[in-house]
Amino acid sequence: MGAQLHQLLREAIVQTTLKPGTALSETDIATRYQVSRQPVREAFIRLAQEDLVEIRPQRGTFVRRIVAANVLDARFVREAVEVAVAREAAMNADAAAIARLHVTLKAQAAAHDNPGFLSADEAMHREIALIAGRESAWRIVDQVKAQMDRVRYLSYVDVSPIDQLLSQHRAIVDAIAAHDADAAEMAVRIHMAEILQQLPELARRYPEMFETS
Amino acid sequence: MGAQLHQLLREAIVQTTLKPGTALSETDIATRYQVSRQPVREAFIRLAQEDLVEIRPQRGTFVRRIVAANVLDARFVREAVEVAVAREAAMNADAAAIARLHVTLKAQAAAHDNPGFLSADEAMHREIALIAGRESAWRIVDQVKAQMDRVRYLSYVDVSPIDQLLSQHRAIVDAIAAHDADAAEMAVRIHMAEILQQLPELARRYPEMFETS
DNA sequence: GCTGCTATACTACCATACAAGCAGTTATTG
DNA sequence: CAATAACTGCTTGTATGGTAGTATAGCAGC
Repeated sequence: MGAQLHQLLREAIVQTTLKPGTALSETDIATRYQVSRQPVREAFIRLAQEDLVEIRPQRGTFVRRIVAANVLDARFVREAVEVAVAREAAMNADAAAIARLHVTLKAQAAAHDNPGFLSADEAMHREIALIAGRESAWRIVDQVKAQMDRVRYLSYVDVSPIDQLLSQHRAIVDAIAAHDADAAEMAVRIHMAEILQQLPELARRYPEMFETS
Repeated sequence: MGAQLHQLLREAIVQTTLKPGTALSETDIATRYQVSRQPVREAFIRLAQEDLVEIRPQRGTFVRRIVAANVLDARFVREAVEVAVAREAAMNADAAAIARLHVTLKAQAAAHDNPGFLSADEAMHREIALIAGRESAWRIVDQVKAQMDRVRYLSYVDVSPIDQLLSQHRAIVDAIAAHDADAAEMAVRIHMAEILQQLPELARRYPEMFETS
């Protein structure tokens, strides 16, 4: 149950269903999900290690506010890793792998609603990491990604231009299919720059969700 | 107490004081450190999330064996991130920063025993990340590094040539001091390739510490 | 001698009770 | 009236008992 709770809460936080700054009480969550405090507590510990909540002893547990510097660092790490991953994928990709990538592209084009697109998005990036043979490297990206995704879910109603993201994805896949590592690197870097444009605007619009420090 | 326990056990595992494959019992650790089982359990959860132990429900908790693929992926991630960090550090470094790097170099040269060198090593890499203004990016590297450090501690008795590592460090610092990003990148890549040479030899020598899968 | 069952001794997991600390409010006192 | 002290309601932290599952050693039966 503890692991499931962690998964549930994690999703809720990343999707900003649980808004940054919200107080999470162990007993509250426990009664809500009909379990004791212990599994909840353990879920909190996991979330704290992912920097999604902050446990302040004897005071409370709070959904971490978004810290712009952390989001930028997450982006930085993700760019570095995904660039390297894409280069390796470009070297390794065989016909079957390229076919799988095209499938995820189709799925993205089909799912025009935002939540669907985001999961297809995630699936594609993950697939690229698997093609590169870097499964456990993807676990790191996935962890870091959470900080960025919270921002994306803030903006998903209005800002993000899906067509643009989709064409960026196409560029990445094309480069990998052409076994062109340099082109893949460039395509990933362009793609990773996307969030940089949204962040300042969002910090201005939702100040209560950001850490002012 | 839970957090302290986590720190203690983490160190013991990374330094292979607790050998890969060892069974860790909640009650054992609890009685040994004079606490109840709960804090121990919470420490285990943290360690599991860092992939340092494996909790098998109703069976036991075990120090994870070293998986060569995971070490290689950790190295891969670390190289990607530290290359990017070093490039930024080369851009940002001012006189004071360069002076701090020289201090850590001196500390490394002074501490000729292995444990001392490793902590000075860590301090230098951390300092570079701070100079680059990527503090939270370093947290990721630090986490990933644990998988590599376990291997380094296996080899610290005999294999690792400290003088060689030190000269590699000097190359990195020189490149940063010269504000030469390309040189910094090259120096870091060379440095990160070091562990690649040790890994196969160690897997052969200590097979019981490695996962055969 | 070999196979299969059973008792037992472990394990992690969950629930519950108690302890300790912080904060805001209320009562008390100078 | 003001300042302070105690009180009350919250929080996380820790300890402990009971549960369910697994692995193993030993015995029974073939």
